[in-house]
Amino acid sequence: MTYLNDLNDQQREAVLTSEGPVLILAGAGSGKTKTVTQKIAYLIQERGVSPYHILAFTFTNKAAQEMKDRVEALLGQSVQGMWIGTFHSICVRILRRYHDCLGYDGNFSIYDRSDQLRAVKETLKDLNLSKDLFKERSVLGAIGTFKNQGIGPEACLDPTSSNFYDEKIAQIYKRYEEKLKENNAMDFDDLLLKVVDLLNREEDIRTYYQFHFNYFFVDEYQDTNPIQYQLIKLLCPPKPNLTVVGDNDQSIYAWRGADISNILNFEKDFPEAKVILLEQNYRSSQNILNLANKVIAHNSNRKDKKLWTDLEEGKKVEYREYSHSQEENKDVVNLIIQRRNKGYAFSDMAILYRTNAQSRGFEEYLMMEGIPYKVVGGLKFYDRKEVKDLLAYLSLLSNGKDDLALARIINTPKRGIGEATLGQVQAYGQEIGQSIYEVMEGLEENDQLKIRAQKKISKFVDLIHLLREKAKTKSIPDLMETVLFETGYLKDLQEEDTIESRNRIENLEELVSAAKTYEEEHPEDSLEDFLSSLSLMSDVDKTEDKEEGVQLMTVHGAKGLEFPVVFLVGMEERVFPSGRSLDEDEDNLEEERRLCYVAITRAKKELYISSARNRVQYGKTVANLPSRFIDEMGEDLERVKTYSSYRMEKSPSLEVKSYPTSPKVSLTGDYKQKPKEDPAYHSESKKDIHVGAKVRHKKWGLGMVVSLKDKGKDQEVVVSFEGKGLKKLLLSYAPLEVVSK
DNA sequence: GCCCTCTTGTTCGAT
DNA sequence: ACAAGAGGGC
Repeated sequence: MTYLNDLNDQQREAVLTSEGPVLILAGAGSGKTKTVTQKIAYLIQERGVSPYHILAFTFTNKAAQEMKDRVEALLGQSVQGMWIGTFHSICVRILRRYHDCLGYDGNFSIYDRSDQLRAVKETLKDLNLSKDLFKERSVLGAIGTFKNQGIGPEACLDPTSSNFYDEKIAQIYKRYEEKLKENNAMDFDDLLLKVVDLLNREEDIRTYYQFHFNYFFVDEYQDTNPIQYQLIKLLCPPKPNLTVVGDNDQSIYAWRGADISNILNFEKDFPEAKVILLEQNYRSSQNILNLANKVIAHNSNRKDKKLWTDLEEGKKVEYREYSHSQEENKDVVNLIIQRRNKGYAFSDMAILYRTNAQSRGFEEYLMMEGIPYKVVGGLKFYDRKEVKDLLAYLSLLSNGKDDLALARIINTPKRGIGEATLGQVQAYGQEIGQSIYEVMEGLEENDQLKIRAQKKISKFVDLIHLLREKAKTKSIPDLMETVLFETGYLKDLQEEDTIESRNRIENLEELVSAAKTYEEEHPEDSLEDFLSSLSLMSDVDKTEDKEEGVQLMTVHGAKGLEFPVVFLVGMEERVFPSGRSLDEDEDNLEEERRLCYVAITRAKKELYISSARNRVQYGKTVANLPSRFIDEMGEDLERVKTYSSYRMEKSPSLEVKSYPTSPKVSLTGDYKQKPKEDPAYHSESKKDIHVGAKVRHKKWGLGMVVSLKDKGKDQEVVVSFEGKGLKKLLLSYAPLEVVSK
């Protein structure tokens, strides 16, 4: 194997240690993927291992694809049959095969976060719990935490120290699980949980897989959670040929249950484990690495590890402080143009930020300059209403028990079947153990349930029947078009004929063509396969890399990627590190610091860091100090004066006030105007309004003013009307006249 | 049941 | 700033 010569000593050792457990502690840019792919190629070519017996977990589908491609390139042959994918997609594969043992149908739906929130919401309604007391998000967070640790609804309550809230959470968890089961649906966590459950319970299946797979790989091991760890343990025989790769300094998913002790305890879990350290970095210049090392050294809970490189020192990392985020937006775009003129392609550059909402300002200026760019994640295509609607139709066609999907589209387009009707049917279905759609199907022959909208429901059932028939013969993209046509969905949008509706039609067309592409690539796959692969795609998976353009993404999204030029923006206290991490404990801050380390180590040649004193957030301007991470970088940072930093030095207090806070750019050219106040409403008599005054309202008749208070430019007046009760009105708009003082 | 308007929460990150 | 949800009128 001549290619082994490309490897350094540690990498080669990792490749050649083919038997037994191996932990590869791989620093950022240390050739981790290269090592793993060479190891797989080595196993197949030199050790005669069949790809069928290799199981590899990656973090994204894209990473899986890349690994597969690289192995094939090394071998010059296809490695079809190798099990490589994310934890979730591999679990789906197992579940589609053994769903029977879990009491699920093979066409189960997969619920994403927004589906989960809807399910929690319904659960709260079922249990009659106030959603002021039980916030959907925190309930879901609690359930997720249990699931990530493999704790079921029965086990989640500690009987010795439970309180009202914990008991209710346990109840909600239980009902939520039942609901998903009734809908023949699983959420993301379930995909792992159910497989663990299956393997725990069914010895045959466990033994089958333990014998089937001989070599195991886990990428990004520092980000595995307890349930993933259990899964690995269950699939592996006692002395596994298990190679895990990770970097404890890049653990950035504690918030979704990742347990850093998985990597720290690997040697304890597998006593014969060999640990190999990859510290030589092939990606970044020395200056960039120094900065990364310096920042991460401030963390206490870590294994010391220092990246070094043979590469040149490179350009110093630059830091710019702006007075306002808009200025940052603009200047970064200027820098991008400069870099481009120096010979970098736009696609060589990336803007990395802490939160998705920060992309907007950069997009505006990029667009203005006509620079191609791509936003990874954020406002997601697959989260758009019309996309979710069409997919909900497909889910319902595939899985008739999916009440959530049905509820989404039963009245879209309008069919005159509203909430009341739906509630009736659902309640009845609950009683007799049927899904909403099943009840609807049998409604005409049903004497017990009388529903006013029965005719409308029958029409809907006929429609679904028709579509199901078509689904049998048509390809997925054809089926989509049929759904859009037969339901009248497309017609409604066409008739609406607004900028928005045209946009929605375009999105639907894009979805149809995505289905076409999928079908070409996976000609054998069913509708269920298509739907699940859509739900399991990560943001990075969804972006095609062939297009040219500046990449915009969160630091989380940039994990595992690299760019010649990186702009790390918004380095401010309460932005990065995030406000919430500062309000909580030290562990959170350390995770933010690791995140910062990840961001820095994405850069190969040039890194530009920036912060803004003032930033528009939630629609208003807030002031923040530069991030503590900037201080921690110290001398290694070259502080470049900006126009505003120069001004700030001179008169910092003035500057904050003088910068215009109103957005000056509008890309559509349609500047929003505040509605002008109509002077006609300011009749003379209104000036006499005071608490206690008798007034007459056009609609409500006579009443008395109870209170009066300023609200912006307007005044809010509360009037008690005879027989009608209290009404809150805005003085300038309400058709009121004073009857007597 | 539908539509309009006002309120509320979002923005920490994501399979 | 913006979207989704709630609430009330029709």
